[in-house]
Amino acid sequence: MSRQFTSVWTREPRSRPAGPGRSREEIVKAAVELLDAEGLGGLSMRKLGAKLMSGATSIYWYVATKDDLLELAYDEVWAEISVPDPDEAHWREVASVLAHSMRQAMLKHPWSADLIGRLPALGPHAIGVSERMRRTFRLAGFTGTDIDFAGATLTAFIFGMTTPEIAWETTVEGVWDTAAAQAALTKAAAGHPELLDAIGTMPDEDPRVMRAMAFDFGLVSVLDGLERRLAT
Amino acid sequence: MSRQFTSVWTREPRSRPAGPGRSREEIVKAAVELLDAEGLGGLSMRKLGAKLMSGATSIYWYVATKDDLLELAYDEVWAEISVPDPDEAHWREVASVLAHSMRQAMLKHPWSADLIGRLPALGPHAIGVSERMRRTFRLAGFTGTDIDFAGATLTAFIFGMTTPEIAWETTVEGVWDTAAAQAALTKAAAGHPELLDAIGTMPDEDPRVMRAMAFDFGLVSVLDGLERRLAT
DNA sequence: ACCTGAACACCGTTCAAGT
DNA sequence: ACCTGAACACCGTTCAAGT
Repeated sequence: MSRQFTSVWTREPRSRPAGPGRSREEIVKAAVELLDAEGLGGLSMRKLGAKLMSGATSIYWYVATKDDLLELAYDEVWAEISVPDPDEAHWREVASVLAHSMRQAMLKHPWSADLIGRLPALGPHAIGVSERMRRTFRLAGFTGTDIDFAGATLTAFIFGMTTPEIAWETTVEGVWDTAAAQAALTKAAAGHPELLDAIGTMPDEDPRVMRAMAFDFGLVSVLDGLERRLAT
Repeated sequence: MSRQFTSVWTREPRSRPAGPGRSREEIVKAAVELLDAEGLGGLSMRKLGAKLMSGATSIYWYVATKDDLLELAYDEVWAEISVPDPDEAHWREVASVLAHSMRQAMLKHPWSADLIGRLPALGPHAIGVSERMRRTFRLAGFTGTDIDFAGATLTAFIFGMTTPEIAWETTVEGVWDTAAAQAALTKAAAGHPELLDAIGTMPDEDPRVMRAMAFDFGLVSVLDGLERRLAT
């Protein structure tokens, strides 16, 4: 109840002068590569040490805990999210570009889906995105807490929509026999007419395209819904 | 690429006749209790064994892997989600009750936030909810893939909104000095006028109430947005 | 200032052996 | 049919010791 709030971003990094040793940037870069290649479960201090050709425990000189390292890597994902200048573009345009950009960043770094919404996002890049998003909704005409509510609604949608996409890509499409997965689904749907109909009438499109369509459908809905709030 | 798709729900449980030993239900019940009390990280086969007063490895007689156990526990969360009969209520009412009910189930079992959208939801209770949700959106007037898109949009919102709520409750409010957390946030917001304004004008309400308001704001927006799709 | 290896207290899972 | 303990290959982290 009274433990101190703590995050990489609230503590000073240990080494002020950059000596001859490694650097935080170097370590974070290697961590992101490992995460991209092997996922969240694939990152261990021992493996990361090996990749950096050092002892596993050397990393603890630069970073207090593995969680700190994850917070650092996490903010790199936010760095890839582009948000148009809210003072230059219409709010729907800003929100739409932000949404697609965030989805792409997540798809590129699947492990981020396990972190978004769970880790404090206090890194400079995450903060930068929040700042622009808030300004966007203020300029759109929202006031008071509605500014934050609108932002929370948008990010909830993006995050909530993209996470299952990633789960599907990294499990079913990634490693499993798709036909067998289909069969399992059909079996689970037995006795449920709606689900059987859904499976039966599923269009023969590229599933990636279908997912993009679903995302766009949802995004337009969310933006329309927010616009509706503005009218009343 | 060709590994067999696999899930607890696609394999036969080992023991057909219920002998004198433990049962799956008993084990899953104990697992849920442990998860509720200690979170996802608090569940280990050894601890669960101790709770059941048996060797840790005895559990493997009833359950193939820990992941299987999690799938089983996961479906118990879906069991707590109530969905009104789509043939009796207006679709907005069904969606709204479903949304609030799912949020409550997640808040009650915080560990579920780490599973939703990541684990295949093929258990009978999860399937039951999907079935009703699909029927709801069909009766609302959606057709073809739009039925699924509408459902995906709604669940993305619920899941995406509730996950950060849980993270906040279990970390900042749960274990940390709130004032210090506030200070950390203010520091991170330095130089960002929008965020500083947000912190400064934050109403003095109970944060739980604020979160419920944010959820309702977003839900109404999503439903309005979906209704808009119907009109065109 | 930086790096090391040994050690501690954990994991999930396998398997031969028991009853 | 069910349960056990030992063992294997891992974890994150601490710490005394090195350079």
